[in-house]
Amino acid sequence: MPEIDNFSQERERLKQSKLRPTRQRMALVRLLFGSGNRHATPELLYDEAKQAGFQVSLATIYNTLNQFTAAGLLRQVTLAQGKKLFDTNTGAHHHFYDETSQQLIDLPASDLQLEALPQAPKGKSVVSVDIVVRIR
Amino acid sequence: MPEIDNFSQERERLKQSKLRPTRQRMALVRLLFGSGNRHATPELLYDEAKQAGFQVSLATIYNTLNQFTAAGLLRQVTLAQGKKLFDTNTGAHHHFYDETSQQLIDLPASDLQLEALPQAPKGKSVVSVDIVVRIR
DNA sequence: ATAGCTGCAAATGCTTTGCAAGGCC
DNA sequence: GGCCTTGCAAAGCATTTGCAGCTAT
Repeated sequence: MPEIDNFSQERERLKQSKLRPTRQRMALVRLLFGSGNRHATPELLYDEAKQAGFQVSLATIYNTLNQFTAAGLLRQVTLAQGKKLFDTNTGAHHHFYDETSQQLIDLPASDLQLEALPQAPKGKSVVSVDIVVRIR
Repeated sequence: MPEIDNFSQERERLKQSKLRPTRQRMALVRLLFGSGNRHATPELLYDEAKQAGFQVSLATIYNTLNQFTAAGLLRQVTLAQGKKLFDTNTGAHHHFYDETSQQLIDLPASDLQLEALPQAPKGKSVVSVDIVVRIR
């Protein structure tokens, strides 16, 4: 039997990141982490929240996603186009980007190994390697 | 002895791309291709053109860079940030992105081999593989 | 009580576009 | 001459910010 919906999981996740469990943040946590890893744009979450009956302003979604990213809950994915995209999968992995559907698909890091990390210029160190495999 | 500066090389390159050799386009071709491969933002080219005594409006730079890209003279590099970046090197290669200086550095494709190309989802084919090695 | 959040609207910053004037073939 | 290009200013977008009012602890 299901528990009463008091957002206990969402509260817990926020508490661990030292963020106050407000109504808006709990709604976003549920949309983002409620069912496995996913990718989302602020605009998409805005529509989803509205449909799910959660009331959250777009500005708050932007601010919240940035906070979540700073807290390590999300990772920002870089795809140009001038739009922000957030990924709930913060572990090592890369992406397929389908140019036709404009969809981003996760690709386990194990499926795409580099033969060797390139040598960083002297005095510099490698922060990360981002790989996007564009498909059509 | 140097030839009279009639922009013959720039004209030639434009002619091959079926673009009319206007004053503005010749100036941009020279700035972009005058001395080896390079990366540039519209804003940077705007400043450079002004300093070099070429008069080109920013809107024209945007339009022209987009035309050059469509014509295959340039490649657009994807780095999020909401800014456009163009690369005169249209061949196979990847990039270092220095987060400190916000500079992009070319990385020959041969310096960074993938062990295997991942399998594209059925019905799809791989268009390109973009790799950005972030350094700091 | 009070430090932190939220929502709105306005502000930002980059890029594109409409259109009249000018340039190239 | 006629079509293409340019430049300006205005329009467009996505994202951020200022600030008054609300909320969690």
